[in-house]
Amino acid sequence: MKPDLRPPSPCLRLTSDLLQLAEWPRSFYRRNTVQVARALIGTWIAHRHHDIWYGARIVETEAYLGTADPAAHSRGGRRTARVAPMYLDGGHLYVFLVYGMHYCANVVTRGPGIPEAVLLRAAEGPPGTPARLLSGPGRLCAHLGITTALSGIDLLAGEDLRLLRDHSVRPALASTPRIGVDYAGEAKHWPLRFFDRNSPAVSGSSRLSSRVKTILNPD
DNA sequence: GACCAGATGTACT
DNA sequence: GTACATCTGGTCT
Repeated sequence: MKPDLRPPSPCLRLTSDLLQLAEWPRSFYRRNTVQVARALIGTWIAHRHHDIWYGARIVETEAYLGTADPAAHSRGGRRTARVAPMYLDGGHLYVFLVYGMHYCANVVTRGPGIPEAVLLRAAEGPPGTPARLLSGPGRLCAHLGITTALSGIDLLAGEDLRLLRDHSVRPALASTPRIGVDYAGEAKHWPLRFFDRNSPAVSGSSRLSSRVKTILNPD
């Protein structure tokens, strides 16, 4: 049974100037998943609720590389009702419930039948938003009002969820292994987590840890 | 920083 | 039926 949509936090209401930003085209999402995960840092995620737009700037992502990635829900070609949205065309949304309590939002990449995706781990709200409000995938969904009711929607179909490109800020891109995938054997070491080193919203203290590799030439 | 409880859908036997 | 999960918040050291 699908849960109801939940209202976003009022402090995430977007100003009209941000809503002028252009959406990413389909071709953006169909690219290599690592490229998309990196390029989504700095992108705004916008959610319309009762005709009002709320949103935040993405500052942390993780790439999940499909059937050959032991950390991905689609590992080994798994194709259950829950993960079905991962098999859609790039530019769709995949949302799942984890630990019985928390929702996690992913952006589907590549083409139809190739189940890869980018997990949205953290974001920064508009100016004045508490720094840690969206720090973590569960918090991000909770405060943006994202539930599995939105799993499978097309971000480019003019629906209530959109991703808006913003070139006004240049992120200080860095990478580490992914969080919470200790079960994934060798893949738990793959450096597929990306974040803006300058953002206070990035989860934990890992932002400054020695495991962090700064990416000098983003994209 | 480490450890732990919490709540329940999902995958698999 | 049963074990586990792309997490979070609280407590203790």
